[in-house]
Amino acid sequence: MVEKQLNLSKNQRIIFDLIDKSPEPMKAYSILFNVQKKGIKAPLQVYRALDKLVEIGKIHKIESRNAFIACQNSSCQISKTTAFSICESCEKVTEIKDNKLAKYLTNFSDNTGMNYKKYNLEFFGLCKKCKRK
Amino acid sequence: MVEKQLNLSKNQRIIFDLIDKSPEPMKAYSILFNVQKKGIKAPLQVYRALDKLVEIGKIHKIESRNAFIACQNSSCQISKTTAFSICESCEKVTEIKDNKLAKYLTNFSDNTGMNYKKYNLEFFGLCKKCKRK
DNA sequence: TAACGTTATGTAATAATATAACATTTAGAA
DNA sequence: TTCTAAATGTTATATTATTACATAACGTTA
Repeated sequence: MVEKQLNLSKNQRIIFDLIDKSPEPMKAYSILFNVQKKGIKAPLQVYRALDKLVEIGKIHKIESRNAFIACQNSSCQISKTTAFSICESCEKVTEIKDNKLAKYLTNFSDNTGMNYKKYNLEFFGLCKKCKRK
Repeated sequence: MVEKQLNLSKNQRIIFDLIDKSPEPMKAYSILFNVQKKGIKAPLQVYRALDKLVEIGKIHKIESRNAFIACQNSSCQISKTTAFSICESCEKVTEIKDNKLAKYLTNFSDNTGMNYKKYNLEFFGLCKKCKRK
């Protein structure tokens, strides 16, 4: 398996590294703030890098939070099928890697007989830590 | 089964009726534009009604589109478990009502053994019409 | 290496989505 | 009827995202 990280552009690299280091999903303007010292000054520069990183599957957008996390799936190429668990208390987000779930959803066909190659699933609840409180 | 539609407030009723009549998901500011003649003048009035309508399950938010549709499930009360199919060409959105799917997801437990009472699933693809083109 | 097309970058302006804060009114329950 | 919770009205502002246009870097292939 070849990790094709080499060909990220300068801005893409900077922004990916930041997101990848973050323990929690990052929002676009928080990213912007954090990379200003590296010369990335405008929202559009951030959004362009984010778009590309999402497109190539290096990061995912958490739609319900308008935030971005690095793909946790090291073998993830172009990931069109995503699932996350989101803690409604501490906002911790974890990518769910579950082959059975993925298979189930990929094979799912609705009442019109239609299938989907792409989906996004967000589960909500309390993480173990928050449950204990 | 009692339809409890009676106790929507004035603004909630106006906005729900508009969304319910719309063949496609509606965005907040498009809603605002459409209800200005009825005296709803400010974004906040719209967002407050939307929040409430989502809370009581009369409408759902399509997170990937920042848009709202009326719940298609007539028996839907407080719907915390939602699934949609979204056409990436014409943007048609359909609520998926599939007991097996709902059961599968409600019973799903991740590798930490955690379950979730709430989820949102968005499938993407081409609807039958768009596929033909 | 020169010329070309594609991808990425820089910059300014602005559009689109959503919330904070505060005052007032309405609807229901006690 | 009095009290409380929910809803409304209004202004201002915060947050998220895109349009438009100019320039630069990269990779191919002739």
